[in-house]
Amino acid sequence: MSLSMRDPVIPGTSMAYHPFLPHRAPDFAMSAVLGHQPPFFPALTLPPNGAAALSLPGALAKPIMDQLVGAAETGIPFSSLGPQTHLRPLKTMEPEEEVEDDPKVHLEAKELWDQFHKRGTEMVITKSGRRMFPPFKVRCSGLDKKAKYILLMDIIAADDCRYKFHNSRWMVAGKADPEMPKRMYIHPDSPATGEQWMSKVVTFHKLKLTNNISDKHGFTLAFPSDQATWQGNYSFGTQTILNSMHKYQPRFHIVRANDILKLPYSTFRTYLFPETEFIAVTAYQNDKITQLKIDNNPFAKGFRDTGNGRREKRKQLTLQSMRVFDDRHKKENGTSDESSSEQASFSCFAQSSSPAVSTVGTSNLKDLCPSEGESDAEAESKEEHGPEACDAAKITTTTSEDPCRDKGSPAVKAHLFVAEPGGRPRDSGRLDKASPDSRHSPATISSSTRGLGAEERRSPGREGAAPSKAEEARALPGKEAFAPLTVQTDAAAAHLGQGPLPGLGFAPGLAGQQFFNGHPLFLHPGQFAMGGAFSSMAAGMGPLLATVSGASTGVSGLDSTAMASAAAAQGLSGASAATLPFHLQQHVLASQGLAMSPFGSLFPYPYTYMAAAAAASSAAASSSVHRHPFLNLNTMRPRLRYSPYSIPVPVPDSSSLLTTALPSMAAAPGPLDGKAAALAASPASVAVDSGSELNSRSSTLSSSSVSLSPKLCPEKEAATSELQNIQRLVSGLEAKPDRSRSASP
DNA sequence: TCTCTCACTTC
DNA sequence: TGAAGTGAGAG
Repeated sequence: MSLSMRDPVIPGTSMAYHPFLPHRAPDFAMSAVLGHQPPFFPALTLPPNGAAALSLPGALAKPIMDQLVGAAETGIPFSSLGPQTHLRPLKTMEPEEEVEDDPKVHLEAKELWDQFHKRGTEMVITKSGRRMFPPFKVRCSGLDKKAKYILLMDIIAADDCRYKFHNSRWMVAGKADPEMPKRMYIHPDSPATGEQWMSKVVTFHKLKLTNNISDKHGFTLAFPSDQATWQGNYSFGTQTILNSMHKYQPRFHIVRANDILKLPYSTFRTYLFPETEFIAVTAYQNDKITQLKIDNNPFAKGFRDTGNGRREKRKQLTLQSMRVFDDRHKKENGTSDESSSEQASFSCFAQSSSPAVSTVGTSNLKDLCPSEGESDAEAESKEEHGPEACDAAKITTTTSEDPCRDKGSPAVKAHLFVAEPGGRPRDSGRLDKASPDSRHSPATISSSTRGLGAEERRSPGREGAAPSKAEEARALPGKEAFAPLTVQTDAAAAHLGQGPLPGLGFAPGLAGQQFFNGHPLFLHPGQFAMGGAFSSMAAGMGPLLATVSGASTGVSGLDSTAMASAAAAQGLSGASAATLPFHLQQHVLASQGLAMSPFGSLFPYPYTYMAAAAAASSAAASSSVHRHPFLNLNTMRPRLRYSPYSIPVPVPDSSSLLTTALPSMAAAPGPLDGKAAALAASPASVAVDSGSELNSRSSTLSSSSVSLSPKLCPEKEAATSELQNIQRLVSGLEAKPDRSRSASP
């Protein structure tokens, strides 16, 4: 009954790229193709208590939530907006005419990031949430000044490994733990016009990292199930849940849409900056990183050597005691030991910036780090020889047993990839479609760092050229392998994933689960200006609001069965489950998903977007390749845009809502096919220059959605109209935006 | 490894 | 002024 089995636009595609799947970041080498990487797409998880959001600025973001709140306040329980409830799409939700834009993004404070990256960036995660430092900031250009955009950020696992800091370096310590529910963070100023975004540095410093799985700083919303391209739950939040000792890669997304509800139908342009990868820790492991943080983070000023902070005092005390000690033993030992516990630099990360891999992106730690079995001496030697030595070592150590290493270094992966001649149609499709678009290619992204942010400016490259006193005193001579970062060319630095992230095909069953386990969307608190509204909303939205308790709830609620079926439905046939990437398999096996029940066509949108989305997903399709999809990124077309929400997934039979909500879908296993032809010629499909196969699939997808088009539901239109009116009222009362906060250069 | 408290900082 | 963001360090 579901579209499932036959429908998948691209076999395995939606599964592989579904945003909510616990997918991993592609290797840097492939990151250039990030465009194919699906952003997690959202599943909104409403915070149990919206109060916290009330004080947030982000007036611009308010409209987004207002829309949701407005709907909730209309008194029309979303849960009642089933198939029988006819809503008319809000005018503002209608897709805008596509206007050419050529988004370019460049990472701010790149030098600072490079400094951290060379040493193996560590980000502390705490139960209450810790901010990232350096803060993730980007500058955008090439946007359509008039058009509105929603900017988002999420953090994905960089690989399938768990790490440990051993002998002054990060080493693979085994397979990664199950991924935490992911969320996507929406910049509080979203949506804003291109002009507004381009006029300032976009900063995501409010996003917090936590290891608290029961974190409540998120909320999930379920979207209508009758939307072929987007169904299920979307998680948003202000905190992202990470696993300690795991490596992550932040991603930045630009979505041309004027409200959050359009996200499912919009194209995601994804940008990945390898130098921003980091390992989550509950306590700093590498003293070098600690020192860098202290030297650059204003809030850690108290720990700096200079000044009269606690650190200074403590240091003085320590020195005093040490002097006494030294005086007592100096005569005996002859010299004092300068080498302290200060660890050597992080060769692994440093290597990732090595020239060898910079052209295609940085390598992963797993590729660079010596395996556990490697002798310490060897490791030391590498460090002493700097990056070059590391690179060499890296190349020669690709055969380790490490779970992560077997994936190979970028070079290795590339090799494997190439060696797979057309082995995978899906891959080829994506690759083919990934024709180079200089405009969007990483290379086109300006690598220059505009200058450090206020925080970074305080003491930016302090360590690069002149190590701090503390470092000098503590560092082991010759251990630091800070080779000059070779750079990340912009190309390497900003892997643009132009395309959007495929993946988001929210199929009811699949979608719901994926969202929970995968990547929910994070909404900035500012966007939750609904206070108690959320509660009522939650209560009234019913199915729409799948979860209110946070990601954990969502996760637990998922049904693995649904997942499996969804996977099957997704056309994994093209790629057997056995070929699924680690995270996928893991997900399939361990997922607990609850098929969120989508309900009627609450927000019927034109499906022209969907075709693109489908194409995107198809491009990203091959799950087996998702990790290195980018080898051919260079060939990707710039203009190629993918919608994150690729495939409409069949709704599990178990979902009563679904059945009612998706009459056409449920009834027809293959109604899509029939409509596919018609859609094939749609603008959307045309927009996607990917292979014909992809297009056709996309078309198919689109067709399905077409069949579900709201146009046919006058009642829904009326209901929507009412919601719209409420929204207008709410909007009219909006406070002036306070947008300076988050985007100050 | 992780959690919590502390002194210190920014805003 | 006080909320919130820091790493240190004890447990």
